[in-house]
Amino acid sequence: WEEVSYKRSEFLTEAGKIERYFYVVISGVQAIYILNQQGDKQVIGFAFDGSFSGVYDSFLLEKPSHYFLEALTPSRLIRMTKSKYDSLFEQFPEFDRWGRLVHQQLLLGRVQREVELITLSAKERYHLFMDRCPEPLRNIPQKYLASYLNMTPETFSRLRKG
Amino acid sequence: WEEVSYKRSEFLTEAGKIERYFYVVISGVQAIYILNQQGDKQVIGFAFDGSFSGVYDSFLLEKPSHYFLEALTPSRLIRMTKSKYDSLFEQFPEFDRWGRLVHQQLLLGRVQREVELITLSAKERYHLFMDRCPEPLRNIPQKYLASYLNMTPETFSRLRKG
DNA sequence: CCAAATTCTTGATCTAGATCAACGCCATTA
DNA sequence: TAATGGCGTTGATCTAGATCAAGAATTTGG
Repeated sequence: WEEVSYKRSEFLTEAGKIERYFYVVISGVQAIYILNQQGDKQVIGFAFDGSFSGVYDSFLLEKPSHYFLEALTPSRLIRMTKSKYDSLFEQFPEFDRWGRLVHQQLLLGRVQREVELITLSAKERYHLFMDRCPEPLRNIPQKYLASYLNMTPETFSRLRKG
Repeated sequence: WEEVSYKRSEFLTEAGKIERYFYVVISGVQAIYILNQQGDKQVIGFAFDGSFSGVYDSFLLEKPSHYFLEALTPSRLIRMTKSKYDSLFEQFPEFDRWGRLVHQQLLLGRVQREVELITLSAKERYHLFMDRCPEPLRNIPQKYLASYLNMTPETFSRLRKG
């Protein structure tokens, strides 16, 4: 593991580049997003203390991604290259068990989010999210939360009120 | 493995029940969906020849699910109980490698779909889907495709025209 | 092969949430 | 501490796609 730091609004990865690392967050918050056709950020997810970080599809497939990974607050992370990651599984096959279960969890979480995005109204998504909003996300600009919930900052602001 | 058959519009699993099986489809098409607050079907995914089937979160967590799994065409599948599934990994740890990679793929696929759902217009989703629509899905009622693409059958029909 | 039930289509209308615009308020850096 | 640029709020307006309705076409089970 190698330790790295990023300042607020620095990029860990940008669209068009290949993600070379798998990260674990020590402190700070990062957002993964893509730019849509109109050029504004569409947040897909966040990473913060204790969670994994990195542009995962690009890392695994070793292909350029469409994602940006940006530090929203000053961040410290540890990271590992793809070859280290691969050799981990080669050398210690018992890690596959862990990998299987972790991916299982991530999969179920993503399906959960998908269901919430397509079945709930903006208001419902807002309340559901705010009820279980992790502490580190309470201090980032609201526009990122709005984007993650697939609504505009204006809508988010209005829901906040009423 | 045990072989089972379902007629058109029979349920493999219903909301409120625990999914006891992990399936592989021999032939036929199934849809996984939930009923939203207004009581209409929200299709989350399809299974067909060669793919896995089953309500996966319920199966893994052994908890009642909110999903329905319905045969859209007469279907033949093979299935395995949770205890068989578990013992497979216990007895043959080399399956964990396979499991890890399969879950990885499923995860990337789900994220891909999520991105498409939130960044593309109905028209774009329609065309993207139709361009790569797997053969078995060409013969199921369009309303299921519409729902999967998160639009009404009316919208789907209009896009089909123009 | 026919009757009943689904599914598909088409048009008219409606609405949640987006977009546009303008202003006030913090925060950051010099 | 002043200036500057992002952020949040609020109001007015707009629009993609939903909803409602009703007829036509297709399935399908008996």
